[in-house]
Amino acid sequence: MVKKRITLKDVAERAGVSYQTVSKVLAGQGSVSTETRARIQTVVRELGYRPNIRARNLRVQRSHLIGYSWQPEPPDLYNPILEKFLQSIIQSAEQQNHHILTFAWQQETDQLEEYHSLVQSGRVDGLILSSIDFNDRRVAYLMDLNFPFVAFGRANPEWDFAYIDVDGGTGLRQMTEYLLALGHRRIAVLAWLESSRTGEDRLQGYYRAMQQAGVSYEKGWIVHGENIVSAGYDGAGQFLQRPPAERPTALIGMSDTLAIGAMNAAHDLGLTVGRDVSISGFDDAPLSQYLQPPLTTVRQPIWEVGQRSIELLFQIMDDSAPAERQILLPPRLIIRQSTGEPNQ
Amino acid sequence: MVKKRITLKDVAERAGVSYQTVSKVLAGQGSVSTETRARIQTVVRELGYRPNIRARNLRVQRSHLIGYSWQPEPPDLYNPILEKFLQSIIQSAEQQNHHILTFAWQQETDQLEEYHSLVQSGRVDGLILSSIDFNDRRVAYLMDLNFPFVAFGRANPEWDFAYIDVDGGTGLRQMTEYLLALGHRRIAVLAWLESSRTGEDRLQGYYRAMQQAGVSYEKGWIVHGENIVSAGYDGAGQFLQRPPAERPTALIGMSDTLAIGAMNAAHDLGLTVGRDVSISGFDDAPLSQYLQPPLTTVRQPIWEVGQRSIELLFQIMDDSAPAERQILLPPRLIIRQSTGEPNQ
DNA sequence: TGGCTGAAAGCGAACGTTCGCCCGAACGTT
DNA sequence: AACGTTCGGGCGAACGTTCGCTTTCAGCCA
Repeated sequence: MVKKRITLKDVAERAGVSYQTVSKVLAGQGSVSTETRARIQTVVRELGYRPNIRARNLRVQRSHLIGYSWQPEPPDLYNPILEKFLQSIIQSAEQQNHHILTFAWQQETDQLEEYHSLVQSGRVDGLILSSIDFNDRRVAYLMDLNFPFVAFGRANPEWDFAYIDVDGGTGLRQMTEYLLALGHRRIAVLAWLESSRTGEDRLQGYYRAMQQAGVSYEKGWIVHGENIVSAGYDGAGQFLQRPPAERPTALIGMSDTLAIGAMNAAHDLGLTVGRDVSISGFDDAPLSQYLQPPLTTVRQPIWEVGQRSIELLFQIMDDSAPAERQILLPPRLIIRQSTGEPNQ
Repeated sequence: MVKKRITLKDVAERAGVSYQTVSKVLAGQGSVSTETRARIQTVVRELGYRPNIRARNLRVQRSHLIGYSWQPEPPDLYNPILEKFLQSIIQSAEQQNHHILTFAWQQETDQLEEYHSLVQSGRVDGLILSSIDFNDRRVAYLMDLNFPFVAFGRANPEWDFAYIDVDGGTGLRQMTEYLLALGHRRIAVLAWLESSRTGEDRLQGYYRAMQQAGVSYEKGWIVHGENIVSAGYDGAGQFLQRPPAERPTALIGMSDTLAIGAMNAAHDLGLTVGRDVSISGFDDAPLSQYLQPPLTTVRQPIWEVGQRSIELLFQIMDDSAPAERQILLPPRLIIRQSTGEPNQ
């Protein structure tokens, strides 16, 4: 049996005051004499009183809870970025005395209905969304309702809502420029599906860098696929089996996951990564620096994305119209040994 | 402005009944005529009524929330096992209409005080704990309070509480037996700190296998360290720099993280993993199969651990005394190319 | 005709807070 | 002496449910 719950009334009775006075003391407001204040505080300690959060939530119409809506990966996959992001918002929220409530969201089954209840039932005070897609229905719905939320990632550019994102276009541009500077001319890309807003955004960086350097590129150097290791393996395989003279000398993966697939393909074809072919990734996943060879990649400031998302959400919930509602953070090029000068 | 909330009373007024009757209809209990029932349901849909969860929580004294207490890693580290575990409990809990509330727990700062409030304030109906240590104060406290919880991992064997764990001893025994069968005799272990209950438990499996095979082993073949890549690197470096005749032919890492460190050390010393030295891990982290060479390891049934933890917790919360309160799941040996017959 | 039964729906209370208002005493001012 | 102010603290209400009890009334039987 869990011990009986101690309420304000229990404390009040023992301290010989009304229970509302106890509430005042605990909230630190209203005028109460120093003696009664002290007396009440002693009793509170003696009894080990803790305010009942459920009752408070009902009364003040807040829950001190923040929802996090994301698309879960299948058990056998993993997404290092989203996992770090979750850690980051959890910790940031806790510093503000809030907690994170996680909500899985299946794009296919599309249970917007559940969203209705989630938001309107008062379970959470605000929402963080990730795995945003271009015409994300959650975003549209929340905007319509004027419910406080912040998205990690951009959607339809015509929509005006609060988001934080990493400027992947700039990241890929830097990577491309770096490879061009090393002397590479035939640079292929292992990209995501064309429906991915983030993916297309990053590709723009590649195009910009190539055009600015006056290097022509073929449509065929971009291969689209899912963000899984095997897609990287297959895509890289296609490129690397061509005759050396027309084979790309560098492969840019749109994620570390794709790059790992590419590294495995190169290895299986007897090519040495970093010498025979340069391979780069995007994310700087925890283990990427320990691969053989260590992976050149673009690091996302994921921890900062999480912190700023929470920060921004609190501003919105407080109604203090934030200065910036759309924040783009720059990523950083991390050069390791999986890239080098072209061999030929 | 968020739109005004619709309550039972709004529905009742429009349907021409008392609000308690509406509640009855929604709960599906009590006797209400078919006509009024239908009429109420129409109004509910028209108005888009959603019950206020905060009020319900107060009334029924439950929150439909489950707390998850774990020790966060520093931002630059990562623990693939715990991350999958979290995913798993989130999904399992959602299937039962509950959500997970995450609580960071710093062992050092030891704010048990916060635990008091967490539990006694009625924020959560039950708790899942991970990162358990031998004399875990959370466990002691919750047992004393008789609050429903399930731990992922074991603590002081004298304590009787509900836990789920993976039988790491058996895992390491299988691994050791497999290496012995390949012909290895000098088998070293990269272990965790001696204060780790889980670590010592796994080591027992190694001892058992070696003794049973009648193979003598030296105390010095076990090196203890933190669960980070560099500890694996350093530990392996010590072993592999010895003269070939007395150098271990196989290295067992107590985690994939340590094994990756060891693989890097071997590489830097010019040794080929799987031929010159066998290296194995523990966990089967998502990327381990894509390392060069792919890592032989012990797979933890982590998804199942999560599911069963939630299942067990619900049984405890329902007071239906569960058949088994202590569950040990067997891990599985995954053989890949980082291990092979000894070279000499 | 009187009384019993059961279905349908209403009513009051409670969950444990917070918040605004009111009241009385003490004190100071004109 | 009458009046205003301030301080300490009490009181009632409300947040939106659920739950159990009571009331009403129609139907039926003796």
